[in-house]
Amino acid sequence: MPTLADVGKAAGVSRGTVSNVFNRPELVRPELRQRVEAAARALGFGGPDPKGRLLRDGKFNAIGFMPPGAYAIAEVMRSPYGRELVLGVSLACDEAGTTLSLVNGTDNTRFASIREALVDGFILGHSGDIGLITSAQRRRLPFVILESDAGPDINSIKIDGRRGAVAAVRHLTGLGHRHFAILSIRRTPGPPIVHMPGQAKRPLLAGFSLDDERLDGFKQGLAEANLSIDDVPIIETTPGDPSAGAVVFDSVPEATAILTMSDWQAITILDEAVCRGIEVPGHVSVIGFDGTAESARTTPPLTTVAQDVIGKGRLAARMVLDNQPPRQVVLPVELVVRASTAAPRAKIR
Amino acid sequence: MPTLADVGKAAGVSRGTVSNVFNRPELVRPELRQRVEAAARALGFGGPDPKGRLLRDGKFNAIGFMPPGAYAIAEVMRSPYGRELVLGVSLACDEAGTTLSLVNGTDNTRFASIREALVDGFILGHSGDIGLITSAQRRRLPFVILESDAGPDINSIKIDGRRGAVAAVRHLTGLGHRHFAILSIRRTPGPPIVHMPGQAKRPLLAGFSLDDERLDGFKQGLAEANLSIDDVPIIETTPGDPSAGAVVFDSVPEATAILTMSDWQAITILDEAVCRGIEVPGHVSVIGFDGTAESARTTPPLTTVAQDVIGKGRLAARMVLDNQPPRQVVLPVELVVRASTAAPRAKIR
DNA sequence: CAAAATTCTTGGAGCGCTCCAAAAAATGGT
DNA sequence: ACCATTTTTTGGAGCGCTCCAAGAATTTTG
Repeated sequence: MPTLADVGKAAGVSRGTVSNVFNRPELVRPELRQRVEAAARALGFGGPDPKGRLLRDGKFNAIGFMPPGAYAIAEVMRSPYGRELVLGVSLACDEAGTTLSLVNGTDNTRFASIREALVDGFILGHSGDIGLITSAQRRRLPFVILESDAGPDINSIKIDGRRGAVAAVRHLTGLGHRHFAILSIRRTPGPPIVHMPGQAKRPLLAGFSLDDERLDGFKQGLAEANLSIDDVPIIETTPGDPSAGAVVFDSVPEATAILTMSDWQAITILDEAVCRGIEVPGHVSVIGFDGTAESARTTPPLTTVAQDVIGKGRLAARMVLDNQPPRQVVLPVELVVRASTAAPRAKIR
Repeated sequence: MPTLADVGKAAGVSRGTVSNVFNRPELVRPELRQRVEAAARALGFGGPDPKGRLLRDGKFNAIGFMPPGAYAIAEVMRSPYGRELVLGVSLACDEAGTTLSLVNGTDNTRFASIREALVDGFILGHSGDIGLITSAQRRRLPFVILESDAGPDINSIKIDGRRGAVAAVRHLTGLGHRHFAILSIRRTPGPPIVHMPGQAKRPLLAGFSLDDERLDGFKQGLAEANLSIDDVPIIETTPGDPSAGAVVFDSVPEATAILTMSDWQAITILDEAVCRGIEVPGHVSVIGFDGTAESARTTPPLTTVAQDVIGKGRLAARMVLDNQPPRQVVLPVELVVRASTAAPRAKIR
C-alpha cells in the first residue's frame, strides 16, 4: 500500500503537500496539484489512510451497539424488538452523521470487544453481568445501558416493566381469566424450561432486572385478583424459539391466558395456535410485550404492553452522542388492547 | 487520557512492560504485574488504546455496509428487505467475529464515507452511481456490490430480477388478468410519480439495473400475453411511502392486478385496500417482490417473487471477508404463490 | 529594482501502540 | 563463586497521518 510519503517522493514533493492535495486542495498550486494527483494515480494511491488520521485526531465517528445478554448481532436483527431498537439508534446516527457499529462479542470475548471497539461511545444491551459495566467504565467512553439497574453514575434507560406487567394481568383478570401461563425469557441457549407450580427453584429473580421486574409485576397483578404466581406455570424460552408454543400448550393445557415477555414470544404462540386449531382469543388469550410494529400485523392483532422502542434506541444514541452527565431514564409503557385477548369461554376446549 | 507510557512511569517500568501486562500477562513476573495493575488503576488507565494498535497492525476487524442508493441506515432498517439483508450480513459477521459497521453517508458524503470508513472491506447496496464504485476501488479494499452491473473485475451479487418479473406476470396473466398497474421504485425523495400510458418519458431504464431489469421482465411477460407495457400505468414510489396505495387505487382504478418491486410496497397496497374495503385478491390481485418473512404474515399472505435475502447478505459478507478473486453471482428467484393473487372477477368493483 | 507582502511548500514532532533484538536479572549447575 | 541458561524487562523503530512554525518562492508595492 503506497503512503503519502511514497506519493510525495514520486511527485517530487513532500508528504505534507500530498496531504494537502487530498485534504485542502485549495492550498496547493493547481499545476503541482495535478502532478501529485497523477503520481497518486500512477501508484494506485487512493487517498490518505484513515488509520493515520485516526491516531492523530482520535475520533472514530462511530458508536457501538453491543447486543444484550449473550446474544449475537444476528439474534438482535431477528427479533422485532431488536430491530426497532437498532432502527431507533440508527435514526440518531443518521442525524449525527455517525457510523453505527454492531459490535460482536460472544460470552468470552465481550470484555475484549468493549476494550477494543473502534467507537466513541456505546450502547450496551441489558445484561445481568456487572462485569461488563465496569469494563465499559474502564474504557472511559460515554455509554448507556439498557434495561438494567446500574446505579446513579451510569446512563441507563429502561421501561417501567413492572407497571406494564401489572397492567397486562389486570386486563386479563378483568376479562375474567383465572388460569394463566407465563412465558419468561431463557437467558442461556437451550430448549424451553418448564417450571410447574410447587417445583423448587422457580426462576424469579434470575439477575436480569428486565425479567425480574416483569415477573414481579405479574405477581403483583395476580395478587390483586387473589391469585398467586406460585400457582402459575412459568416457561422459560429463548427468544424466537419456535418450540415455545408447543411446550406451552402441552404443559399448560388448562391456561386460558398466556402472558409473555415479548411480542416475538407471543407471535410464536399465535403460530402454534394456528397449527393446532386453537382459537385466539376464543380458546386462549395471548398478550405480548413491547408493542413492536409486528404486533399490529398478526392475526389476530396482539394485545401488548407497548413501549416506544424506536424512541428508546434513539434516546440511547443521543445520550452517548451528547455525553452529558449520567441520567437514569424510565420510559412509560402503555397497554394496547387489540384482538388477541377476550373473556374466557365458559368451557375450556 | 493516560497512556502506556504514563502508567509505566508511575509504576517505574517501561512502556513495553505495561503493554505486556495487558496483552501477554504471562510474560511478566506476578509481583511486577500487580504493581503495574495498581498504577493503571490509580491513573484510571483502562487498557491500551485501540487506536495505537490499529496503526501498528492495521486491521479494523470490521466490514462496512453502505446502504443502497441514497438511503440512510434507518431506511434500510425499516424495510423488510433491508433488515433481512443486514441480518444475513450479521450472520456471517457473527461467525467471523467481525464487527458490522453500518456506514452512513448522505448523497454528498458518500464518497468521503467510503474513503474514510474504518473497515477492512465493504458491501455496497445497489447504486446507479458508477462513481461510488470507482471510489470503492480506489480504497483498494475488498468489496462487493449488490444488484448492480459493475463488470467482471468487481464482486457483485444480484438476483435474476428479469426472470422473477416475467414469472410474476405469467402467473397473473395465466389467472386471466389483463389490467395491470406497476409499482416501481422512486429513487429520489418525494411523493409518488404517476406515469400514465402515452405520456412521454416513462421511467424505463432509469439507470438502476435493479429496477430496469424488473421493468424489462414485466414488459416481456406482458408481451407474452400480447399486452404492451406501454399501456400499463407505472407509479414510482419511494419505498415505504404510505401514500403509495392511495395513489395506485386512485389513478388506476381499473387495474385487477398490481405488480410491485418489493414486498414492502405490496404491503402498503394491502393496507390501503383494507382501508378502502377493497378485497384482495377478490377485487384486485397484488404481487410482492423479495419473499421476505413479512410477506408470509400479511392478510392475505402475499404471492411474491422470492429470493434468499438472508443468504445474499451472508454471501456478500463472506465474499468481502474471504477476499477471493472477483466473482459475479446471480442468485435464483422463485415465485411463491400465496393468497394475494387469484383470477379476476368478471365484473370489476 | 529592492523590499515588503503574499502565497506555497517543507519537514519535524507527535498521536499510542506493538514488535523485537538486545540488555538485565534471575536461576541453575558445577 | 563463577559461568551458562533461562526468564524478564527495556527502549528504539516504525505504523501513516496531520498540524504547524518556519522556510522558499512568488507576487505586489513604493
